[in-house]
Amino acid sequence: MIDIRCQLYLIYAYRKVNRAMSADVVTRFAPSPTGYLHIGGARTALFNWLYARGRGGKFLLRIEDTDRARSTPEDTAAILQGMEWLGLDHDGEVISQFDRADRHAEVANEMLAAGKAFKCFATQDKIEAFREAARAEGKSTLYRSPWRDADASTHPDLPFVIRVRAPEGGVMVIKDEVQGDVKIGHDQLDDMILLRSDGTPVYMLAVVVDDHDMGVTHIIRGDDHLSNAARQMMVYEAMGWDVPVLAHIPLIHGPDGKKLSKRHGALGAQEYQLMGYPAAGMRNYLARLGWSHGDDEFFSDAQAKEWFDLTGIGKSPARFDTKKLEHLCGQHIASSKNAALQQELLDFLAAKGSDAMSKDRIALLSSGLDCLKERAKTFHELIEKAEFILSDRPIQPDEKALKSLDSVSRGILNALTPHLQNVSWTRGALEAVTAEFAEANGTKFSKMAGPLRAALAGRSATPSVFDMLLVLGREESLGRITDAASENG
RNA sequence: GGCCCGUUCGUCUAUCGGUUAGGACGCCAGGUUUUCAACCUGGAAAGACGAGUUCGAUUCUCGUACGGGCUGCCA
Repeated sequence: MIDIRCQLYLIYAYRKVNRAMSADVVTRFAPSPTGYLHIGGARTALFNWLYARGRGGKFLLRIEDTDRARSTPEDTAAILQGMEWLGLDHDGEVISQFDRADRHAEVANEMLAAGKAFKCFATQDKIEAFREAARAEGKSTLYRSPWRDADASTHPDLPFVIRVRAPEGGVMVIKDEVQGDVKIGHDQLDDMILLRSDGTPVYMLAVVVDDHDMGVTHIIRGDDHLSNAARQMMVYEAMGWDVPVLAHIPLIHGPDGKKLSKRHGALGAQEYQLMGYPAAGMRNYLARLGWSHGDDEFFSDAQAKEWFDLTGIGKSPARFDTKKLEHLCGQHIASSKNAALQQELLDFLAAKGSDAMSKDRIALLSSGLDCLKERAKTFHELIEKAEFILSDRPIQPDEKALKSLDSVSRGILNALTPHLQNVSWTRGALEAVTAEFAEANGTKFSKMAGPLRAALAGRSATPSVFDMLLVLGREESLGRITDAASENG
């Protein structure tokens, strides 16, 4: 007897603990496939991902494709690709909202049967005329259908939509973790359409049904949905469903403070990838945009997951700042492990459509990473600075480099060559032999650095001369120096 | 038009009634240096405006201005 009681209690306690650990947090990202994954959407996805991942919960992905005219498979693919690049992995299958149309209709009909919704036979022309008139008079354009209380016996045999019966009197309170309690009068709510005249569901119904069916516990989305939340609340109330925790986050604005739009340039996640920003830097920057954890600026994914919370989200819109993004990206590149960095670099090159590199070249690049990664803010810059590794002999010097290869300099390079032939190829030895050579020839290393840079890289701005010598090795280095020294200027 | 939300250095933000209003990016000056970066030190730089509450407001309330969102058989 006691045993059974104990067991029951243990089960009870276990469930309680489980709940306390919020093991059942479920968030979702629900973009509509009517364009690429823009930066605002990416941040919304990131917030949901961080919240779930930081709590051992689930992060779901749903494509809101109920608008057949505007939804395209290409856009869905672009969104998926963007998420993949950003490393925002979701749990379970990608859910298509369109595929669930029957279930949405089922709910609408349930509401109809319960008297929470009604059939409306008003034509679109009539409604438009009503709105036109209301606008002209400066009155509210909210539509309350004359059919909301009509008896079924008076229903004509005509096409109809199903509308929700908006409540009268009183106020709707949206409890929002970011915005606080937002009160909206019931008189601000219209008899919104649930099912179109062709029987297809409308977004406002579909989100609520899907979020409920998917067990979503926390809705984190753009605050452009804040007003919509009040309307969606009508469905929750009609169905007697629990309302998830709501968090409406401010939108991201462009550098000019205006709403982010195509005017502001490349905005798809893909574009940022192509510009060479590492995904980790992007995540860090985006997380920090509109959310803060004290003075922490540069942090890892693990820290972000641990720290991220709804209470740290600000209420005002943030502007996108490329400079700070770059700074953070530079930090992430510099602190990357070489192996991971190399892979990301190759992925970047592949995304750009560059030709695949040979194994030897990749190995060379990999050995150059230590001296390269601390000087690049983007992969683009890193590749740029790695040019000395990626070029083949004979090196074509650019204009500036050519200037440091005058006859005097070529003479110096010529004279230096034998000294490099037998020296042991280590930084210490190389530094010593060049210093000796400089002194013996009455010059300074700083005078020799330019010509050496030009010979080794064909450029005037490069990594350290010694770094390049070490990465390239004796044979290649001497080859390049000989090339440059013997060239006819 | 109606309803809702927002407003701290140029930008992202800290502050949860009492601070010389802190940090970061960027900018400027200096340092280091083998070029470019990186790095180090220092500096300039903010509470939209107006009332009210209070012994005391960046912080609470109201108004104004400005910005944003919603107001679709779009999502």
